[in-house]
Amino acid sequence: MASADGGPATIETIARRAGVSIASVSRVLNGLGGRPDTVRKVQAAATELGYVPNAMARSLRGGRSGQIAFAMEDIGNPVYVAMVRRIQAVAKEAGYRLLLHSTGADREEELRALRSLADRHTEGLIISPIRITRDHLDELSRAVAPVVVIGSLPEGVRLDNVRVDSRVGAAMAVAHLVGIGRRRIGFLNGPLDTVPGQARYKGYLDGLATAGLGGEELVESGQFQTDSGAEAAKRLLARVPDLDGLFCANDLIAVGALRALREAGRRVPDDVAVVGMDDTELARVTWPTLTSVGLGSARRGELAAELLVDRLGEGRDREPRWVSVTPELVARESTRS
Amino acid sequence: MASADGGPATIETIARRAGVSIASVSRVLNGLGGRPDTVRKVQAAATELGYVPNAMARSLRGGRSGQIAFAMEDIGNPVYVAMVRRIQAVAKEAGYRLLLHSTGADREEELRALRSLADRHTEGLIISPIRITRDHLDELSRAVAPVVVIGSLPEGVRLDNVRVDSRVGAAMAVAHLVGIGRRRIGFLNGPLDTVPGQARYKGYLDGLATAGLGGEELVESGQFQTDSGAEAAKRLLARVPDLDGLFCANDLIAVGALRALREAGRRVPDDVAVVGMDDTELARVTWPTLTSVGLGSARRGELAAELLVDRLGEGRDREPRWVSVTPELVARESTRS
DNA sequence: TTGTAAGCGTTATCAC
DNA sequence: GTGATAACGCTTACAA
Repeated sequence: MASADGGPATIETIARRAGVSIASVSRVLNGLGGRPDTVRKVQAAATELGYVPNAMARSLRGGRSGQIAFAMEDIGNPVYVAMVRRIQAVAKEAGYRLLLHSTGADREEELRALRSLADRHTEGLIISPIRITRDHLDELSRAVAPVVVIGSLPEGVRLDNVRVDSRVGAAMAVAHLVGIGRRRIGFLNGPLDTVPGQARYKGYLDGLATAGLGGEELVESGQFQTDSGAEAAKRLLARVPDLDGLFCANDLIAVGALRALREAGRRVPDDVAVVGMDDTELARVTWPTLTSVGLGSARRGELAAELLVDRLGEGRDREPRWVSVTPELVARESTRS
Repeated sequence: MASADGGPATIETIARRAGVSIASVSRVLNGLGGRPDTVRKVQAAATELGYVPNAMARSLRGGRSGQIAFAMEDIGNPVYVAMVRRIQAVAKEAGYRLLLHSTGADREEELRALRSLADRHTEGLIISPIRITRDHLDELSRAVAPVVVIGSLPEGVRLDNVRVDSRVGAAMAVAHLVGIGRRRIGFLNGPLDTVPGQARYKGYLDGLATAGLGGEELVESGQFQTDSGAEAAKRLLARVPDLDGLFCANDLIAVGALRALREAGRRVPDDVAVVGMDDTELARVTWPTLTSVGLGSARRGELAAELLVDRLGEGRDREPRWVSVTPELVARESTRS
């Protein structure tokens, strides 16, 4: 039962129909009372006309759009689905709608998402960039609306931030492999010029050093993706035939590695034990199931959402807060001796 | 270099700074010319103030927000990542930003997404509902902005629509299993009260009938999800110990079934051959890799986006268009004899 | 309780 | 070319 006459119903249409002023319509529609009679007439008219408030006009006036956004790198990476689920729950709870941007690891797209804060479509943004450039920091510092960053930020950046020490997590992975007797432990990394790529590489070295296995670095780098992981695994196997342990910088890479190992005729975990990172749903789906270092993605999403919601309300002027989450290794078949 | 004084810069701030009128500012900023001198002054002021147009005000006036949305059921289902990728590409090409809603199979959320069209945040919507209720159709018919539905619609609904005959696809799956000599062919379905659940069930029956295998229906239903698939597989195995073929209504279910079969000590494909549906990235990741009936999800996303973009521009008043995509079976290890 | 009117930041239509 | 000014749909003093 949409309005027949030109365009959707506005408060003015309703006002005419109900024989009251637009102010009364606005008040009734916002639950600010009025004479029972008035209320009834307005509500009737609104329903008949199928009225929906024009959110543009509303937020132009009041400054609220009721929307927050999450910008992730790749919608295809399951680590983000855990985050999104929790962010969405918290956002909904607080009365915000969640919009998702998939930036595709495209720096320009990320910057665009940041700048778009200024256009008032969203009141705040959670962003999880894998590279943090000078441009990012500039844009971040001039962002017009609150931003929460998931991921490690350089010292001194005054921004709400949820982090996890994936360097420690990587070292845990190596320690676990050492613990089951592996000595020739390789590492399949993502791009070295990313924040997680750096951290996980250092963690891998830490792990080797702790075990007294330093010296030779059995590392291949690629993208944080399955196919890239498979290729990297092939390269590493060719170079290091006696590999007996393999740490992968995320589960996607690990899945690719499992495929490559199978194709190369290596048994997992008997010949090569494998550890992934992120502990995504994928880890329970592969065969053998994948040991993986969880980085609390659901929890990080939740914390980030809470920080943002808080800053959008009560905590408008509080100091930036940095919270962190602890890595946790989940052992599964791929490292079972 | 954000404006120091209250709030972000507006055209008025710029006007004062440049010593011109707001009309001139607007013209310059929209590339409508002006005296070189004026242009220079305005641009300088805009840059210095870090001006970003207020999209709310702009679309309140002009009615364009430059955004379209895609509402999917579950961000965790990889069938949607293929869709999203293509939709995003087409949208970007046409100058739209893509917003994602994950409705969580929640009917209310879906309806909310539809209604939210009226609030002018998005100019159009692509929606892929798995249930189509009376309420959906009502809401769809009164939608204030263009909607494209991915999925089968009842006859007579006047809406742009991209479909795929998954009934035929399901029959193809059964035929394939029959073709490799399987006779006791089970079916793990999603909820029967969904559109895909219905279609795939009928296709399964078609396939059995064609092969002269009618009579007994070896069917278990659950959700379109991994864990649910694993449980359904267990139930079916308990009931039908001599099962030798298994068709799963989507890849998520199939992944769960593979796990259950492994735990039950059945070899795939030797003891039980398995076929999934949707041909998602998961199918290449499992072991054995999964034969799956592709439903052209990337292509469907692309077509839907093209329909929407067209209707938002040239095709404003054209007749609703129904386009369809053909299922295609991709054979992999899980049915290799 | 209700209505009038100002204002949110734009764009577009006028005169000048 | 440029500058007032109206309009988009809404919320909210303020006045009646």
